Amino acid sequence: MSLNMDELDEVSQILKLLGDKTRLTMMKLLEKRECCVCELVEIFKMSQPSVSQHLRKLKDAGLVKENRKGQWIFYSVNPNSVQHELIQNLIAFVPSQDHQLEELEKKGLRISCD
Amino acid sequence: MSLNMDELDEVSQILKLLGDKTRLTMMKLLEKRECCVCELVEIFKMSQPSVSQHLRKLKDAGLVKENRKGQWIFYSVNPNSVQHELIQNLIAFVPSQDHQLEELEKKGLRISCD
DNA sequence: TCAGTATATAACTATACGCTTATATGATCA
DNA sequence: TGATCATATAAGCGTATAGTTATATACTGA
Repeated sequence: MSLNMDELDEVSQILKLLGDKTRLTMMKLLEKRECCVCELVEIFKMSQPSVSQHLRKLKDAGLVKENRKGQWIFYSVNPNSVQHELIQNLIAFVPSQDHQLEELEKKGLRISCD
Repeated sequence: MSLNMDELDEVSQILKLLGDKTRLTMMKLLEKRECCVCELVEIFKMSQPSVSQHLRKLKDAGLVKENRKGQWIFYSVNPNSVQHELIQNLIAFVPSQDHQLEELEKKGLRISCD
């Protein structure tokens, strides 16, 4: 998120970013647990570059953070973003996406580094 | 707002609509008090068709309602919209636009039908 | 160091969006 | 009824956006 933004710009930029169904769902997922790109590709049935580009927008705005573990990069909601309270508020209105994560597990496609 | 929309569609559509700075500001204003198109034209320094088109989008989604008074049509936030709680939540994060209304008064451009 | 896997970036395309100008519709009032 | 004011709609334009395929970068492990 740019430094010289007033609050109105901040809020509208966040809403614009999350006005996309894919990114909104991503945030709901990444609030629950961190995911790597390949997991999100599987969940969204979407090309890997497309997923990467969405993540980059979210990251550029400070909404998610990345955490490399070996060859994977795990993304999760950044709890230190500006307007984090707004974001949490929004996400609370998004239907749970837990079934997506459960299906990943079922297919044995969940990446774990523990 | 279309009838066969799931909750995720509803939420993302609202965020997309309010991801525009003009419409977001409009909602903040129209929550405070109803305004007619010509007042909004003055406030936003924008062409009348542009303002009308923004209002139509908000109205098509059920976010605002209209109220004709003589030759004017006054718009205000619709308290019976789907996801109204979400909308109120969002608007609470938008900086106050009261100064806009005060300036209208000062310029003698406020339309009153009482 | 090389092959394989994960992710990012570049380039392109089709569509959506916001704005403008021009015009149509609708209400008021003499 | 005709002039005027308020609002809506139509058409067109420039730009932004989300997706694709192709390619580059980066890490892992033999």
